[in-house]
Amino acid sequence: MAPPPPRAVRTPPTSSDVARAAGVSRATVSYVLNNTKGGRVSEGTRTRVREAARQLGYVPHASARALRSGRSGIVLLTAPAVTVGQLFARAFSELQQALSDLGHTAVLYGPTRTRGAAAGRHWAELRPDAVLSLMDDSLDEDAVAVLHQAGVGVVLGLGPEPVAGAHALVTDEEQVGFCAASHLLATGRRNLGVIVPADSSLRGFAEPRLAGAERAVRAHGAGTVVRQDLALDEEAAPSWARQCVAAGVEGLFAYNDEYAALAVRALLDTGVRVPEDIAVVGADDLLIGRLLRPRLTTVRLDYMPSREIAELLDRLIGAPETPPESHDMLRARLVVRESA
Amino acid sequence: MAPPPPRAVRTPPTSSDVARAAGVSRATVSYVLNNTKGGRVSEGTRTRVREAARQLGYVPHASARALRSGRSGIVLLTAPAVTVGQLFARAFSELQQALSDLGHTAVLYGPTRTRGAAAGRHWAELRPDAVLSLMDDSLDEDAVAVLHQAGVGVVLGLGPEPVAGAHALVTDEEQVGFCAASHLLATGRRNLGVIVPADSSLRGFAEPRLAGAERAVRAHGAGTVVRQDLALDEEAAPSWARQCVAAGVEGLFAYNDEYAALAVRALLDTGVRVPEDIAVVGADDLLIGRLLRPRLTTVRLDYMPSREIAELLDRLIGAPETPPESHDMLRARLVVRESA
DNA sequence: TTGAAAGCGATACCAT
DNA sequence: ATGGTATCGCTTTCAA
Repeated sequence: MAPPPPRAVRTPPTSSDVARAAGVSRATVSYVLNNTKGGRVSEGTRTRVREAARQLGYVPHASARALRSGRSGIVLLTAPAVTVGQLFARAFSELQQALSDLGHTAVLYGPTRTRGAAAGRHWAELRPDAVLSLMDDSLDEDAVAVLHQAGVGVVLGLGPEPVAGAHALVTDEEQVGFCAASHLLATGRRNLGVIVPADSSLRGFAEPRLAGAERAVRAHGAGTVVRQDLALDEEAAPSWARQCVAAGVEGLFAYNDEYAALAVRALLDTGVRVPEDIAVVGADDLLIGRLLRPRLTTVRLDYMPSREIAELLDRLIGAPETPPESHDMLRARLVVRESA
Repeated sequence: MAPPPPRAVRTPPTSSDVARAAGVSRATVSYVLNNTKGGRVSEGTRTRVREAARQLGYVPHASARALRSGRSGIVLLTAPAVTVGQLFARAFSELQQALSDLGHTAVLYGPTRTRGAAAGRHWAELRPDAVLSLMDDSLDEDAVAVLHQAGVGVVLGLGPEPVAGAHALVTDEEQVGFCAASHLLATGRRNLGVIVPADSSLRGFAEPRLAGAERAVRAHGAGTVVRQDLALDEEAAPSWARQCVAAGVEGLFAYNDEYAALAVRALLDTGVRVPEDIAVVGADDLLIGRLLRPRLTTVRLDYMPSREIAELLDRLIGAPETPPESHDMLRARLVVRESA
């Protein structure tokens, strides 16, 4: 039986220790362990070094490496509290994988209490090779400036609006509202309600979706849009539903399928028929939409695959001087089911 | 109008630059910027230094600091692909906040392709002050050994089982199944079905919940448990429902509310009455459970608050020699609604 | 094929 | 009240 593993060790082995154990210099250790091109080191030495490293349980010190080489190898992801969840979850681990396949270390830095320049300062301390902000409105022009000033070469903002000075992956949420409202209008609904989540951290998504619905009405030349604030909360729903009926709403676009589910539930409980009296469209094609009756008509979003995002980052890290560019990263598509 | 922010700068300002600009030494800069106790520096100098730092857009270099001081200030969170989502989401950002309030930098390192010692090596490269693995079975005894060997003083595993050598926050999921099944048995159901998600990454949660149900049956002295594998997928549900009826199931524990929702839906569509013919209990008290009709009876979990976890980590970081201890971190509570 | 040595940026002890 | 300086662990010329 092996002895119990040591508790934390006072002085972890360094490359010098490995060098000593293998009877070579630190330089050689570095060459071997990093597989430096050129095959400058003999096969025998290589094995001796590797064996010594294994024996000692040597793990290179990322900070030291970063300090010396000038590259941390880190891609910093930032996200606001709200984002973490649902679609984001999957996207994050895919991204992580994809970046790791390209030799980068993805690290998620959650919501900071600070924003703008102050947040930028926090991020910059790690000297990442790139910063990718995911729907994080903490990233503004000042933050970008701070990052650049601190030598961070690549800043990519993924969100509804490009940020000055940074590359952008634009999520044009406005399409979603446009798509949903167009469908409602096309099926004869005029008086439209649009649910806007009370949760203010969702505003960045909600406002554009609302704006898209308004654009659809303008484009259609007839109809109205009434904004309806609603909390994702069973208590708030019944009174909302009554008010909705009173307002004479004929078609409802509910921000996403979760809000749509809550809304439909409340509407049904009030005696309204869906879709006969009020047609409802959700968004994001969540599972819940297929479980409810009537099944939710929804707007599905196709995102740019994580691998492509990772490749874009990789390319930019390789050419940090590239002037900021914008790419569209999503496309909305209506999925008609039963609720509208 | 200000000039456009510079694109990435070749040589970011260092503390030497600040020192030069302020006409002091690097040592003084360090004292001022870190608010080193003792008030050893005059007020005038302090302001000059701070002003210079601001002007230059100076941001300290975390790697350099870590290298010199021996503390990275980083608490590394690790999580498997699946975890990221739902409850975890909130927990993560709360933890991040709580740790940040205590002066640590929380960083999430997503799922690695590797596990065990290899994963440990990856984590150890950053020389975090602590590693907190969240439901991540990549953390095993070997990984802990690697981390210790590399000088990482604190390793805390949050999950169903303690890991040898590491501190543990035990999530006893077994309680959930026990609690659910006990309720079903108490209401006269004998022939119990337990849904186990087909998604293998959920196994770590699912198996204990199943085991808990089995224990309840043994404790009750009567009844049977039939394991039912089900994918979270509308297609798979109908045939499952028929088979469930054929098996004569009277009470169903459905892993969580999402699976319960899917199951109830399929059962109702098959003509089964819930709860009259089959009683259903979910878990996790998700929103969807309150939206469905009948409303789902569920098992709610109370987790240890993020702040307490953060405080525990903080304490351990301050006293890395503390021998590994285990804490229970959740308590299950039945919430009776309409489905059982 | 290998080694010596110069830093990367910041901290903290020891002088002054 | 401030400055000089050794040092953290590693990479990378330049010599040998």
